[in-house]
Amino acid sequence: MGVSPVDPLGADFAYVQVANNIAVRIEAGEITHKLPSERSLAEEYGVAYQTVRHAMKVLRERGLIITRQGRGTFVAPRRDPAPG
Amino acid sequence: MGVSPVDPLGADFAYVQVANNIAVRIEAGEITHKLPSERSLAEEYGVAYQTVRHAMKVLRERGLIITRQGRGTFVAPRRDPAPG
DNA sequence: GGCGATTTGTACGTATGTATT
DNA sequence: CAATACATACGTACAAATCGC
Repeated sequence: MGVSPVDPLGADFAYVQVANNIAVRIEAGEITHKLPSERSLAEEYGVAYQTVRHAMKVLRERGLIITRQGRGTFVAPRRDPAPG
Repeated sequence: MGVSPVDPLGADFAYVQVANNIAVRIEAGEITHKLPSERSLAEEYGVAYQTVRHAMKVLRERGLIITRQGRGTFVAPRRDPAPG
């Protein structure tokens, strides 16, 4: 498996497609710790760097990832949703 | 070939004339993938931007084109009409 | 501490569609 | 029909932070 390149004719915006795909990869356990760099993700998905930035912003706001300048982007530690 | 400029005295509204002409250009194979931008089409046809917008709306509702913000307008992939 | 490589952060210009006045 | 503001997208360049040597 890998990325599903962004579909220019898709219903969602490119940055939404990227965000959703990365979210799936995280929730599927395909990405467990460190994400690829934003620029390599841009190449993978065939979109511009700024589009990946936008997608990352969405995922940050979802609490799914944590970004640190100079270090990289990491999967956020999950809180147990329903411990009972 | 190219555009047939809109006739202000024509029987149809300007946006209908534009829509029909673009439809012909698509069905004739003159436009196969990406359409010119709405702004340049407005210049080509000598009409206002909003008139082209209106024409595009008609073509979208006909299922002839697909429009994506920030990317452009594309000829819709044709569904096979009668597969059996 | 310096230096280079890597990575995120910021800024700018251009193109395009969307929406409003 | 004209003008304006806005959102998305691409491309480029440079700055800032981090890490390994």
